[in-house]
Amino acid sequence: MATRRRKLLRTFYNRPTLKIAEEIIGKHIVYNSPYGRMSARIVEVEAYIGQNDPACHAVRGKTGRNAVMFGKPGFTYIYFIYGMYHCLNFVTEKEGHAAAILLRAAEPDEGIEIMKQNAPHSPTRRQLSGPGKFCRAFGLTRAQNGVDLTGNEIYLEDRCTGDVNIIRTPRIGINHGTELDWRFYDADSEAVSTNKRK
DNA sequence: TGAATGATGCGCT
DNA sequence: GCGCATCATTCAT
Repeated sequence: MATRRRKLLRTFYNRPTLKIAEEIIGKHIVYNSPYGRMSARIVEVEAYIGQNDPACHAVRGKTGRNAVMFGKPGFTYIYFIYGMYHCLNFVTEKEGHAAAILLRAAEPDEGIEIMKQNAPHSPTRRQLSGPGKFCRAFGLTRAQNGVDLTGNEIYLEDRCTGDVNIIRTPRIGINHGTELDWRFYDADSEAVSTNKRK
């Protein structure tokens, strides 16, 4: 059957972050890169929400790095970390409310050859199984920070692929806010970042 | 199979 | 200067 594809609009991002985080699992991310089109099915995300979240970059107010999080929803927030990796976020909530969703893992779909060129030594199945690995394989850097997700370069698509078995756990790699179950992932996916399944 | 660690640059105190 | 929303490699059990 023909797959119905619907690009997600500003109204999708202009809502409570936790609701979006839950719904975004199973959606597809599309990147029309200079080297060709890539896409992947999102299987793992984390929510970072505003001034009350001790793990959110915006907790100490607006800075040059996190400014885009304070702006309108539906834009990319990409930051550089640990001297060699980038992480991709989607800005959520209304303008002035700093919040975002971190994309942690996805399943490769279109453009797998491009991903392999960007990161030759990972098996395809786990090519995007971590936030740093995702950005490396997609070739995303701070050059793509602040891109409008309602444009044609980077956007999300709803392909109506059916129900997803979603699990909630604490977020990974942080020292504060670990009591919050703000990590969401697809229990049936082989591509989640930590491969503890049992 | 899991814990420890080095690589590496930048933003913020 | 220090710590960081990471990853791959090395070492221990």
